[in-house]
Amino acid sequence: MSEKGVLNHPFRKGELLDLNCPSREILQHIASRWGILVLIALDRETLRFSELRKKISGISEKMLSQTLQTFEKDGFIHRTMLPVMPPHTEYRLTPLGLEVYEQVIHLSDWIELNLPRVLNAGKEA
Amino acid sequence: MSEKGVLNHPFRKGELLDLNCPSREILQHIASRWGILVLIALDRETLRFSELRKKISGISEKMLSQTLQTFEKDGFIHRTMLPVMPPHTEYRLTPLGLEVYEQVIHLSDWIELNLPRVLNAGKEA
DNA sequence: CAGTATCCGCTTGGATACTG
DNA sequence: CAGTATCCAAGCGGATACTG
Repeated sequence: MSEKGVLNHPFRKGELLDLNCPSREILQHIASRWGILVLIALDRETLRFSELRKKISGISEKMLSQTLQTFEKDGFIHRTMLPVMPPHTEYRLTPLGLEVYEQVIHLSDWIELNLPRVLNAGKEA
Repeated sequence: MSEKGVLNHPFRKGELLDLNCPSREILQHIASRWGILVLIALDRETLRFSELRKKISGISEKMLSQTLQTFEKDGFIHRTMLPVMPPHTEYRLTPLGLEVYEQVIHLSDWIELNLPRVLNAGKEA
């Protein structure tokens, strides 16, 4: 996925910095308190609500539900409800959501790998 | 330096999903309301406070100041104050900050490029 | 110009109760 | 199990006024 074009910015850049750019809203959804963690948790897996809650430690039912709904509306997550009792609901990334995942995983991996450097830089500053 | 073994498990995923992982805090800083936009705005440029405010349309003085201070502590941004009147202060990315920039620009570019697909997916869902 | 101080509303998130 | 509804406390974020 070495699309050189992206890093060279052949397309229009900086629209995100414009207050009225609709990309801002999508960025907000992804870079919300739990957005990136939900995307990472669904890494090519199909998970149920309770499994997601366990995997993303610290998230409340309310915020998980809210984040999942937002992503479902954005088309990043597919929700499958099985009409059984007790209820069984599954969540997985859509192809579009997988693309988003592939972008945010760069950031997530960088943070985990470079945390010592960041903490050290923080001390020096 | 083998306290948490972060460096020893470069491909381990999911530590971010742990409530007590210190990476969570750094992620919060970056994926805060204005974090990514500030990083993008400083794209290899040296800018003053007022220039940043103009470039990142919609940001308040308070949040710009707060975001800059957080990133300075994290070692992502370098601040240079010139002792002149009126005050002159410059901000630029540190080498560490540039690395973070290179991760988030993936996400930013993807959103701007694929916004039509996202908006369309939203309608269908 | 480069911020800080202040006030205020919205969001976040926990706890709990309830439904299908 | 998979949520929704409600209340409440705390913190985040925004607008404005003010200072060196």
